[in-house]
Amino acid sequence: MESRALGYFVAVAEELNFTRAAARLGMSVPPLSRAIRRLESDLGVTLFARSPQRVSLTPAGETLLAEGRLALDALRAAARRTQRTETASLILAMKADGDAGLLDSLLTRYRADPDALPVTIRLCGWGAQPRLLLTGEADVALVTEPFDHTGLDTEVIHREPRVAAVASKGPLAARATLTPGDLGDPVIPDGVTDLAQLLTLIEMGRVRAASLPSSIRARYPRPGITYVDMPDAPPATLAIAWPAMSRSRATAALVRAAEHAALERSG
Amino acid sequence: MESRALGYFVAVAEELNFTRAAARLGMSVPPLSRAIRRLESDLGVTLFARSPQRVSLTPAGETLLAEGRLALDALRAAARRTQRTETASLILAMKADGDAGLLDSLLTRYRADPDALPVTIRLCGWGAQPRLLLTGEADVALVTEPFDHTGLDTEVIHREPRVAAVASKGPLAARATLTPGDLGDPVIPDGVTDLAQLLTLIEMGRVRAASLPSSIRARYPRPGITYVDMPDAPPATLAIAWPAMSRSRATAALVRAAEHAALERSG
DNA sequence: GCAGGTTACGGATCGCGTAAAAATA
DNA sequence: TATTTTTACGCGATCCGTAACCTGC
Repeated sequence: MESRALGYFVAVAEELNFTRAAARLGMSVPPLSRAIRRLESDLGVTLFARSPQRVSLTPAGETLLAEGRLALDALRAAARRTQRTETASLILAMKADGDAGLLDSLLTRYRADPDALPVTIRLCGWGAQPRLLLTGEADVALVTEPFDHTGLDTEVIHREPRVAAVASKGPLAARATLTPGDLGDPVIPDGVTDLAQLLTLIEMGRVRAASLPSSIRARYPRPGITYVDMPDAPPATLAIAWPAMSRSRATAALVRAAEHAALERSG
Repeated sequence: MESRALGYFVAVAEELNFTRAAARLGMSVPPLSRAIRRLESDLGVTLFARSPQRVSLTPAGETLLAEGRLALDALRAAARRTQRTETASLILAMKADGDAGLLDSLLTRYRADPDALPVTIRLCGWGAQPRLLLTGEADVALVTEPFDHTGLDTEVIHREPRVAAVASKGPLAARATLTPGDLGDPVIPDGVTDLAQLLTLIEMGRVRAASLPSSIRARYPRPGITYVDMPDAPPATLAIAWPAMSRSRATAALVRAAEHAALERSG
């Protein structure tokens, strides 16, 4: 199976439409159609149920979509890490302010390790870290639960209670405590990748509430936002994550540093 | 990066010789040489330090070898699992007699699970299980430590003391107990994939000793072999393993069954 | 008729093999 | 001189795009 054909397949499987997929791939429909047919014939399996009105995945197509994405990620990761070998640096992905104040002590400890490399911080949006790790764009990441663990190894380095951020003018602001059930469905609109943005939406009443680590309360004080304790909510856990398959010495050293920084903080 | 070029690269990196690699790939040397040069130019990185007398990997080549193997495995796994979707069965890889007697109760429990699929047992050689899982030729495996954990999730389901298998005529047979140090380097000749074969070699004196789970003592009684307790050796641990990335419901059910079977045995 | 996938065909690119060349010991 | 990698060159296969075709609403 050629990786090019697999890339085509994933595009079609995501769009469920040959025309849009071809546009996304920057090619015309016929070669795409033939490439998919050839892939099906090579594998000896039907991947799509086609009708002029509707393209859908067969069960075999479902598995190829899931497994194929992983394979393509691995391929991209191999290329990226190879290109970055020369520079010999470590990329740490995290959401802005997503370090629970541990970053400084973590980096200080890390630099003392003989295996340490220069560290580049890559700030990214909500939940973008797992993909950065899997595609080789980052080597380590700080992530908060919940996130997609597939293909990652993780180590919890910090836990803290949760608070609910609600609009000060809203009905929830008067409560002494809140439970996860009080918040309703935690729907975060697409395109929101920043905490300040989310808090603004809450002020505006566009989002009802958000459950956040309590350290946010001190870091983002706002008149329009009230933080309410959530004693019943599971604690917010911060973890350090890295690709399960490739733990370099430099990565291992950073994980060690994180563990020690966590111990110092908690103990 | 095309998967074909990556396959060529891995072949050359393993042979460290373009001529042999080309032979292994069933092609001639020039297109191979050009494919590698093109790969280097695409990545913008030198992968091999070449001289007519000696080809060696650069640091970038080292990372591409490690990461590239994983990517190619993922690709093969995607193809295999896709082809096997139609049959909807689960392949369990294990070494013959490598189940510590747990297999029956495991399968019985599994069949009771609503997520269960028909199970095919695939017997394989020493330590072949991890690769079968990573290339999609198997879905779950029973493995004994030590084995290569990369890319796998595992759960220990059984521990038992170790015994040393030594030649009855040899000097070690008279000892009441043995330590790991007494056994010397545990060198197993290539091509030995079977326990009976190994025991024969020990009888013949070709192999000095082997440290094995104690349940082997009852299963392979032989006049020429004496089993000696090893109270100081770490216990032999049997684990169930599956690909870290893709845990299907059927796989999860088998892992659950294994855990329950282990509890029943130990409790 | 129309939207969308598939075939048909011509041109360009890519990959491969044979043959010759360059490089190192 | 011998071994190994690299260039040179010609052929075939593959991939792509335009145009025509087929199918279900």
